[in-house]
Amino acid sequence: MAPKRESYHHGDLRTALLAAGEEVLAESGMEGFSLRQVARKVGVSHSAPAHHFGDANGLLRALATEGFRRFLRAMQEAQVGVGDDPREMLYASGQGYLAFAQASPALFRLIFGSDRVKEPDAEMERAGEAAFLHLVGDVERLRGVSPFENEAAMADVMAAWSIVHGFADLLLAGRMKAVQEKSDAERDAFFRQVFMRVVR
Amino acid sequence: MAPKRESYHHGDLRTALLAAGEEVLAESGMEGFSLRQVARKVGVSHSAPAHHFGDANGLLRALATEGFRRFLRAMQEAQVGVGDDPREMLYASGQGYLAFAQASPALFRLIFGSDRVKEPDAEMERAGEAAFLHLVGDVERLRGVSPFENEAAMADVMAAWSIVHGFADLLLAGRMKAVQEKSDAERDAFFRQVFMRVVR
DNA sequence: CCTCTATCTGGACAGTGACAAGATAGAGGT
DNA sequence: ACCTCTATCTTGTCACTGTCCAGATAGAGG
Repeated sequence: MAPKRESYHHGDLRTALLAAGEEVLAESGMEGFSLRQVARKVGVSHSAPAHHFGDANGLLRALATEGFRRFLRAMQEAQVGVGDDPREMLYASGQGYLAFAQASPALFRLIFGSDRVKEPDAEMERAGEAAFLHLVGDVERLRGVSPFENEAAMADVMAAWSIVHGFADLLLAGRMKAVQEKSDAERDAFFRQVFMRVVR
Repeated sequence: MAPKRESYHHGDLRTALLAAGEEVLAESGMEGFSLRQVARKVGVSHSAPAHHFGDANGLLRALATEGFRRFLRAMQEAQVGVGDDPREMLYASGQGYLAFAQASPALFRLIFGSDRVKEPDAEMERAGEAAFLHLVGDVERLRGVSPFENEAAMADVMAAWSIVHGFADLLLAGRMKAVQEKSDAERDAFFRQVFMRVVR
C-alpha cells in the first residue's frame, strides 16, 4: 500500500508505472518511450512491467484508456459555468478539447494516433466512444434531434469534431505558425472565429 | 546509372532507399520502420543508408519532404476539370487532401506527426509551406481578399484546413466508424456535407 | 507455522541505431 | 594508359531495446 517502499515488492507498481509512463511520454515523446526507461524511473527491474501490462503495447494501451477518460473530463470541465446556451456549451467542449491537446500533446497523439497503440481493447474503445458521445450530446442539445436519427445533425457532429481535432492536430504539428505566434487571448479569439463557422 | 546492379556500388541507392522506405512505411507502419529493414529490402549493407541520409531521421525527413510534394500534387490534380467556381475548387482541394490521406496513410501520418520527424530542415518546411499556400490561394479566390491581409479570410483558411485535416485524421484513427461503414459514394457525399459547412 | 501464489529479479537472445575503420570502384587529371 | 582520389559501400562493434525464461521473494490464507 505504501507508495514508497524499499522492499522486494513495490506495493502499487501498476499505478506507479502508469504515472511514470505518462511522464516519460511527456518528456521524451513517443520515440523516447521505452518500457525499460519507465521501469528505471520507478526503480524496478526492467521486466517488472510485463507482469502488469504484458508488453510495451499493453502499457501504452492503458495510458491511452486513461487518456481518453481525462480527455472527456477536460471537455466536461470546460463547460461548467458557461450557462445553458447550446452553442456556447458546444464551443466550451471545443475549448476543452483544444486545451487538453495543448496541455498533454503526447497523450493526445497517443490517443488519436491509430498506429501508436497497436491492439486497442474493449475498455479503450469504450473510453473513446464515451468521449465521442459527449460531442454527440452537445449537438443533440443544439439541434434538438439525435444525430443518430438525423444525418444533417450527424454531419454537424462530424464537422465540429473534425474542425477542433484538425485545429488541435495542426497546431501540435507546427503547421499553423501564424496562429502559434499569437498571444493566448488572440489565439482563443481566433479559434472561436474558426470553430463557430460550423455551428451557425 | 543502371538500377539493378550486382556490383559493389549500387548506382542509384538514394532513390532506391526512398522507394523502399516508403514501401516499408506503407507495409509495416511507423513502428515497423527501421533503417536496417530498408537496407535489407534494397539488398545493401545495414549502414549504407547512413551515407545518403545521415541517420534514420534523415531518411524520414526526405520521405516527408517528398510526401509534402505529392500531397500538394494530390490537391492540384483533384481540381482539374471541376470548372472555375471558387467554392468547387476549394472543395476539390479538400477531396484531394482526403484522398491522399486514405491512399497513403503512413505518409500522411509521417507528414503531420510532428514528433515522427525530429528535425525538419528548410527544404521540408518549404514543401509544407507550399501545400499550405495552395489552400490560401483557394480561399483568396473565393473571398477576393488575401488571407494574409484579412483575418476573417485567414479564419476561412484555417477552418477549411482544420476540417479536412480533422476529418482525414479521425478517419485514419478509426474514430469515425459510422463514416467508415459507408460506401465510397456515401462517404463522399457525407464529406461534402461536412466540408461545405465552412465555405458557405 | 506452513504452504501457495502473485509479484518481482536477473540473465539471455535477437533486433535496432549509431559509429569507426576498412574495402571498392569509378571519375578526373596527367 | 595510368594513377591518384574520393564518394560509395561493407564489416565489426557498442549500447540499448522488447520479449522470454527460470528463479527469488514476500505476503496472504489456511
